[in-house]
Amino acid sequence: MPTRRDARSNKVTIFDVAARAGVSIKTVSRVVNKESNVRAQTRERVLDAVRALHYRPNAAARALSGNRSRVVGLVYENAQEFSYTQHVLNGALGACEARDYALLLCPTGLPNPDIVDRVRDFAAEGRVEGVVLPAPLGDLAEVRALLSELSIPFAAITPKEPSPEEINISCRDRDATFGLTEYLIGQGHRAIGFITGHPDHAASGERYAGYRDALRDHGVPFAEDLVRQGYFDFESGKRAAGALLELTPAPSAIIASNDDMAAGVLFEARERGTSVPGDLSIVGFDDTRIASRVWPPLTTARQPIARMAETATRLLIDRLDGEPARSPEQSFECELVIRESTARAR
Amino acid sequence: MPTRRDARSNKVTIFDVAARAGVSIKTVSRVVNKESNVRAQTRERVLDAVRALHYRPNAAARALSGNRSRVVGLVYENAQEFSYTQHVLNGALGACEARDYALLLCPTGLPNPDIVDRVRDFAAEGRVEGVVLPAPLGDLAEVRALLSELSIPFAAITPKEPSPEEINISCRDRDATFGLTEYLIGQGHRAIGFITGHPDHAASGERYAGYRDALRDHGVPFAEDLVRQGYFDFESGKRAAGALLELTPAPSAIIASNDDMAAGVLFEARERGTSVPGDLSIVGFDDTRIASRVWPPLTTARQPIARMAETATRLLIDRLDGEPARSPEQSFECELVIRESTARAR
DNA sequence: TTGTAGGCGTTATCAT
DNA sequence: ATGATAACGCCTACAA
Repeated sequence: MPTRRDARSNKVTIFDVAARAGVSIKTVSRVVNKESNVRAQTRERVLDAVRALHYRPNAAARALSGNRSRVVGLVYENAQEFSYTQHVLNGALGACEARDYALLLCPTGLPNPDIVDRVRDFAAEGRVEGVVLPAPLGDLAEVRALLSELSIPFAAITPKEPSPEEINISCRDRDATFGLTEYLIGQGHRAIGFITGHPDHAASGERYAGYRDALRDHGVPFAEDLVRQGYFDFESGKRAAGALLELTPAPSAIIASNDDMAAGVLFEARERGTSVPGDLSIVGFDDTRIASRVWPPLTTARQPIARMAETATRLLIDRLDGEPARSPEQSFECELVIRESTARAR
Repeated sequence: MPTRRDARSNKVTIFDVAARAGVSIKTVSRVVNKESNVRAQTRERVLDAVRALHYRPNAAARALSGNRSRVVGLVYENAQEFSYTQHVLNGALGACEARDYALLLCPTGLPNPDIVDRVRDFAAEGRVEGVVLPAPLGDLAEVRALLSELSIPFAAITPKEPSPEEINISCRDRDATFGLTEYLIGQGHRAIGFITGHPDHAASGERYAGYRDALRDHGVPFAEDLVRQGYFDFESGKRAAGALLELTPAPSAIIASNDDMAAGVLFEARERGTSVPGDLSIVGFDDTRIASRVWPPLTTARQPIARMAETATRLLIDRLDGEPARSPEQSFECELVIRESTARAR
């Protein structure tokens, strides 16, 4: 196997196709790019040649010449847990595939003082035409400012109102935790613990607010002790649960701001011999894979992460392709999923 | 004298740098690419200009001209479970980052009659210089043949001997299941169920072979009934466990060929009220995240997936960069991880 | 409807 | 050690 690709070996260029089809390279270009003004018969001949030669336009040449790389970047936080990112990735890839774009990854650690430099390095090489910023990257004003300065369009996924200027996709986090909390209250729970998400995520505040709203609306007294800081990872959920279960009296239910933490709560309960849902009801958020694989499976709010990422990416590509800005659904509902980790308080 | 160009765009090119430094573009190129034969003083002047102008070489132009895109592709099976791929992704990204390469993704469904076309579409655009093929893609002879035909170097991750020609990374699957089985036998188990992996994965056969080896070496009779087909996903593990637990007598232990399936076994046991590890010991493979998050956490064999992917990618990049082929560790050990899902037979 | 000429920004070749 | 110039493969403009 050659170490480097030989420029002349088996690379089929537009000239080869043109020669075989007996037309000029421009005509081939027209056909390949689905432009009009090509006679059907000519088009067929060109397409035959394309197929026969397995011709694929060279991406670098296209990018250089047309200033269009057909690549979008996904800058994401490479966190402990991959559950959220997994769905984002699939959604973004789905949109890219549908529009014949490629996806380039830029994992970042957070918090990171060099985040702006990192994104600049990623974006300024001209490889990517646009960037998708899932939570919490879309929350970083400096990153948004940088991309604006570089004139690189982006689509963020975070709780925020979309504007005509900026593409933003969100879901109703607040309504969802409101619903979850209300459900628990309806089940007779009064001492409901809450584990917050990472403070750098805008969604964390929203979810907490929904919990507070529900308590207030239903006249359930709020107790500061029942709220613990988490960071969206299993371990932090487990730790927070440990602290909550030390309280006297202990809460009869705990809401974790995502499923990974809820799994940690469940694990902690198991270690302590606390029965779930007998002595403790547990609620998660997201309905990622782990929610239905632990025992008992978790009651949670299903956030359509992949669809959100798919939409964000699609809107971004619309903009890159200069298509008229449609205004589709940009704020998604979450669906309550009741499973066996919750039961009536006793 | 450097040629002057139209400066209408805000993009900084090599000409701008050359003009500012008072040298030719070739000298700028030399400095930027760290070539030798540039006087230290000249180099400094150029670097000053680069910094002053925030010059970034255009990736498309580089790729077109030098035939070097500094991008590797990751073609992977977008399976139900993402546990394996997650680690592959992180490993590959780690290697890319270290060598200043970018990573482009190509998710594929499998089995897929169009897999060759898909890979061709991905590889023939010239975006990627090389390709990483984690299991089971590296098992597909047609894909390997295609890449050879296109003169695109690749690195596979699958049980197979590496050759000087082809880069291949593997781990000792067979030894690992041998060890797991032996451990269970040592714990007094005799009726040990086995759930195979997806038949299209070469690793599945290896793991099964290790199980058979251990039974044979320890004089434990083999029973066909105790072997069930799985597909590496949670559901198939759950189904297989359902069948195994219907047997009379039921096995006292079950080895699943990966953790996702083992989690399915555990779930099925819970649904049936079978106590784990009291009535049933469960063993997984991989030590992915789920193994330590279910209750009880799973005994398993830790496969260093990320390190394997990192190594594969690094060797690939070595080849792309024309570096001498080192022969590092290409077959990795798996480590037995004993957790609470297994206990002495009673 | 089809073709020709001239870049795009970089690296490679071959001078000096 | 440095520079002029020709690719690289495609797209945009403009011709025919």
